[in-house]
Amino acid sequence: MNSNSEEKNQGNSRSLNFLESIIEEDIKNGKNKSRVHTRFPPEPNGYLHIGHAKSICLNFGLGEKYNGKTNLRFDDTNPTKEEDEYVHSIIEDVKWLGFDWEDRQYYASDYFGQLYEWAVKLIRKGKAYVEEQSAETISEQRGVPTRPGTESPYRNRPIEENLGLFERMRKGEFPDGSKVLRAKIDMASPNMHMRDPVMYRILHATHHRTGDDWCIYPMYDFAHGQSDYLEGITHSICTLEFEIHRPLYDWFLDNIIETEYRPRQIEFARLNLTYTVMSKRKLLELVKGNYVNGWDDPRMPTISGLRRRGYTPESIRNFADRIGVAKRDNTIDVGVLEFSVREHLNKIAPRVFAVLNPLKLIITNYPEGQVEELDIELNPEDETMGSRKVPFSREIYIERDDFMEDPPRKFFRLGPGREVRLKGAYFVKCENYKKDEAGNITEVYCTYDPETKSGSGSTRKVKGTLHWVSVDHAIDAEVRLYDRLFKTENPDTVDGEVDFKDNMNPDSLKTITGKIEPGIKGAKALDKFQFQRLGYFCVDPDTTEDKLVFNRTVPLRDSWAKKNK
RNA sequence: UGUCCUAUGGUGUAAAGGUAGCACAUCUGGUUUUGGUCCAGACGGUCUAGGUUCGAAUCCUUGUAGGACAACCA
Repeated sequence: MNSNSEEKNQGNSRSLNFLESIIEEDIKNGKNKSRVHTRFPPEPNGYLHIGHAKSICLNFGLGEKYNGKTNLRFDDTNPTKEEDEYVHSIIEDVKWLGFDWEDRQYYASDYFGQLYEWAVKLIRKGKAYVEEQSAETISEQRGVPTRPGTESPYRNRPIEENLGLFERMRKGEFPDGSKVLRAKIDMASPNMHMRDPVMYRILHATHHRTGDDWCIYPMYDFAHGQSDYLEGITHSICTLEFEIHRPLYDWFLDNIIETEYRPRQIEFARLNLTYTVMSKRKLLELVKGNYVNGWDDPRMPTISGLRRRGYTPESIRNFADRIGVAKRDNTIDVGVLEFSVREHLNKIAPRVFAVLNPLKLIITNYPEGQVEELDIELNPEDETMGSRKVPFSREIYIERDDFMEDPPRKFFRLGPGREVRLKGAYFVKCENYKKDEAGNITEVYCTYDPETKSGSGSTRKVKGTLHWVSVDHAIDAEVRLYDRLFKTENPDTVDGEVDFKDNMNPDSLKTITGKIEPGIKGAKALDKFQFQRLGYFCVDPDTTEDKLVFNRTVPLRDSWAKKNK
């Protein structure tokens, strides 16, 4: 899986991203014995999304590239928000993306015992104290970024007293919120996180793994760096908003450990996508409010949503590689994601005929009752995929958009007197058509030219080629046509009182019934196809034995539609 | 009126003091039994002002702009 880095290093360029530069520098200097060990540390309080995929690809990618390792670690220090369901979904998603953490699946909760001992150690060193004021008071005393805070009256409590109180906190003698353990650092620091941050809080809550063993839980800042340390992590890669936490990350380690080895926190800019919201909170809101049908709704930017939509792990990994990584805020055009999935599906998806908006076409000079089994390639991009048989007969469906009563000259499809090729079959020429009282075209009448059968060597040319499905052989399927969930490029933008949900696209899902060639029978959930000339489609898990359901992953590029916009 | 981070085509991302390149998007043209794919080409960029240097996207200073930080969340 090193092909990407090899590609990058081709020629004489050594194009490294800033993370790789740092790592190579560290390796060169023999830092941490030149080891590289990363980790992906999700909190199990929601489903993973495409932004996490970037982080996963980064962390595991770096591990692979530098012959190191990557751990999966659940950052589960807050029992009130974390659930087992999320742990399972995260495991499934990371695996599906194609990464392997072997036996290195850890939990911050694995370290609760060690963390507790280290907290005691800091108390003994006079670097931590038990606070008894309310959260509100602590917050007030912390000050604001531009003004220093004031010291807590409990700040200089004797060590023995702190030890006793902390012990009793652990034993469950105090109610939630009545006390916290704070690090004694600097109430005047311009960095708010250094103003005696909370290390432990009392939470009489059942933890998804440790049950009721604990009623005090460490805060993120008191857990993350030490967890990294315990796992031998060398490069602890996280997003930009933790930049300001780094001094604290280092402070705890410096005051707890004596070894030369030390993990290093490095921050990168998180992914933003146009027409997409990416915060867990907002995604949760969409799910809970039934704006979408669950975390894996194909319109969601979650990994599970993308999977159900028909994205492949390869396409997501290529996407992550393509967008790069840096420290400046960025918004990627969602078109890049779509390009990535088309790129992969074009190579692997078998082609199939499906008519989504059917118009009946009758070939008047084709014998009634006759059926030809035509042999049609499965993928022009990959001959080894071979071909399939498609039945052809006197009455077929074509796409309504492929016929115009009064077409412009550049319209390469069917119209009165015009001739087109039916892909894999014959040329047909439109002789007539029928309309209902409302003026809708109901049937098109054509004649075919038997000399023009595909593969017969006929040299006649025609400009347009249409896909089609035999009326008698067509299989009905439910087809879910998805469009972007939001109609504005940046749904998060708060113009006045606008809620992000007000920016939702009311037409993000259209469900129709399509006519598909009979060979589609037996398709299994998540099987992917190109509906020729339309787009890439994927079998939805809602499919049953007698009802096929497809999701449109992404339409094909359509320069004709674009020109006519 | 604090600290920290960031600034390269429309959007991303390279160039480690020496030809500003690549991808997506956009536009042309070619091939094509998918108006797809593929191929070829075009358009378009170093935030400002100084300084160092033979030479600055890169180093220094200044300004400007954007972002982060004031949960007992992560």
